[in-house]
Amino acid sequence: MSLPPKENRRPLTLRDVSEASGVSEMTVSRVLRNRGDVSEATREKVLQAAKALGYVPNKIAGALASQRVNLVGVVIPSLSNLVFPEVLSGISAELEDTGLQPVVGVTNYLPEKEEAVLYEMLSWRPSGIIVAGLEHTDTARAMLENSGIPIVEIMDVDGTGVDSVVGISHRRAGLHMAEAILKAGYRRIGFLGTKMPLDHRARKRFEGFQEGLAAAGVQIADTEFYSGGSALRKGREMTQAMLERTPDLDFLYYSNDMIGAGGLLYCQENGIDVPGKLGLAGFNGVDLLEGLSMRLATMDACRREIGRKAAEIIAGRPHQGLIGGEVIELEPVIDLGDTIRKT
Amino acid sequence: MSLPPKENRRPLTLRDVSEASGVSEMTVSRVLRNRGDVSEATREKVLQAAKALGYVPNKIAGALASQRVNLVGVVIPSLSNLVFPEVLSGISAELEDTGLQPVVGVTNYLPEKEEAVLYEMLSWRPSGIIVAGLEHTDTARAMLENSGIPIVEIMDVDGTGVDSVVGISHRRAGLHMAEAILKAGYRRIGFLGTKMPLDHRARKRFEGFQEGLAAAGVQIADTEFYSGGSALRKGREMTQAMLERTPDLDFLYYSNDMIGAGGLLYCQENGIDVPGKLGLAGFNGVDLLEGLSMRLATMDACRREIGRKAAEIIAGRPHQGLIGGEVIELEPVIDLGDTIRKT
DNA sequence: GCCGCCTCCGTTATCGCTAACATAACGATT
DNA sequence: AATCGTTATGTTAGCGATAACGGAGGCGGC
Repeated sequence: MSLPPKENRRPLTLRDVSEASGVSEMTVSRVLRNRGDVSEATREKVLQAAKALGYVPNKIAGALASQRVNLVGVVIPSLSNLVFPEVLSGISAELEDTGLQPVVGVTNYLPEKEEAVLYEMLSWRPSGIIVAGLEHTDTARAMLENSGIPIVEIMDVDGTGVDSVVGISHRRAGLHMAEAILKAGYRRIGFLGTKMPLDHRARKRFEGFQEGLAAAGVQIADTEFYSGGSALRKGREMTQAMLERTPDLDFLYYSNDMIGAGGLLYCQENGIDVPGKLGLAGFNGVDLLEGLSMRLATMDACRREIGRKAAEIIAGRPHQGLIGGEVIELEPVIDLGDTIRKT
Repeated sequence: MSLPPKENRRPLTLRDVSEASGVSEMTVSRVLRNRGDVSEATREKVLQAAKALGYVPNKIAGALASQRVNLVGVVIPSLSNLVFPEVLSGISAELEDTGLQPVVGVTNYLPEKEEAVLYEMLSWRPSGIIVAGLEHTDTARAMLENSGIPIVEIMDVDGTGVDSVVGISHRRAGLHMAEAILKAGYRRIGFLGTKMPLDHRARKRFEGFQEGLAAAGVQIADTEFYSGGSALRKGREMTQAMLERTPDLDFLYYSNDMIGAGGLLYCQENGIDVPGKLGLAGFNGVDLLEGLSMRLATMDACRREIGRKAAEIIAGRPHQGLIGGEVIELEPVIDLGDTIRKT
């Protein structure tokens, strides 16, 4: 089995394998895809030849010929947000033995970037697209609608989707947290969040939160927004700033757990009585933080579950008729942790 | 511009655009790729037709015909490790305007999974592969060698690579940390790390660390390994366990910053004098932790820089001759933070 | 007026594989 | 022995784009 010198070797094709094993290209193709009837004898022969040559099939040609691509596009705003890798992990797990493979694109929360990423992905004709959020440019939305493949918009259900939707209502999540806070007796409430106007889910939580307070005649007493930098430190800094500016606050609601944890650390170090004098809550339920001495109140965003369900829709679509348009709303559960006083 | 009903519409091709705009397919192709001479008039005409139809090029066909694929495979062990998203971000940034696009594959630290992921990726004939680590199965290594595309192995330079290599010496990183610790006067040293036998880089750091201690006649006094779970909490738990078992330790070296942070929190809460009575150090320099009240001693693993350089090699290869085989060793800098006493 | 040289655009032949159909070989069935 | 069904393999015709080359038309120089 002597291979030609590495330098001037042209790429291997099915033909090489077929010649090496004395059968037709079609038979080799069948063996390598485990499709159609092939006798055990030739199967062995072919596999051996393929291995000896080090042949790797060319999926580009295969996909073109079969009009089938085993890729699923996953478009998310960021990889550093912690939340998205978890969603991804749910997707991967569900796709594990379906033969489908996720391909990730990152948008940095920029609509135009999202549009570009979607264009690029669609040009590979994937079996489906999973995209975070319901807000897209008009062009992007049109592309998705015309693509002819299953689309699943994830994370958020407050709005209308292109096709299927899997997520939670961030508006109601904010609202429920407001209710829980009020129920615990807190009244002077501050909000700390990200400045990003393009994080629609954080915005919706904020709006729902305000709405929940308003229903009880309570208004947010102070707000503070940040952008960029280490979330933990920002949480610490913002907390300090807010407490100095508005010392009579009795609750701080953070738009994510990371800045909430920063705030918690600040309070602990400065001997502030949590949750007695000051209550705290975040959002997401990241288990990265499980190691803190006090468990921050939070709300699980069902991240893995969202990933799973979305992948399930894409993977299942070919089988169970191509109806599409499902909307799956998950219910985030509130976890009072140790930073909201029990009533 | 009336489109047929969405239901029974077959996928658009170049031909549709060419008919709609009254030129040949080739001309449309040229316009959409900005290649070759096309008059401004026809260019406009074609773009307008493409847009009106909502045409998205089929890169599968394009790639097959041109034998060029604008994808770069990136194979990493995990996305939850924090380190890898950062490497990825470096890669993305560098690839930004080269027309190349990263495609991520995750191996969960399993060699067989890595092999499978590489096989899958190579079957798409990417322009290059960036893969974490120097340790691969024989088959995987053979595939990479035979692929005929640029390969960059990243993170680690302690070993021999298939083609190019960009990383740091984890062995020397461990060794230097040992020296710094000894120099500060600590002698009773414990090591806390991950149990994963497949995290070769952690292992190499550990070995280098032991070597560094041994050079001064010091041996590790105690070790503790974990697997799975919240790193922060594990760090806390392991620290407690170790200090109870071996109370006379004066230094704890953690194999990553996250468990180190857990240990630091434990010490702070339990009134242990850091760095006076007990010194601490981690590894990686994750800025997620910047918000802690005390800065953990650590060593920057040059993650973004590694990503950048690797991407640079892949992107640059076509231009500057196809020599290949570069080895770029970056120098991690030690950051004593606040948890090693200054001499 | 002929030639050459642009500029712009079309024609033809792949790229490597697979769907769909065709065929061969062989035993079982009647 | 003719017929049929099965199983195992081969043949043909694309899939939708691009590379490479070719040709038409316009313009200037001699």
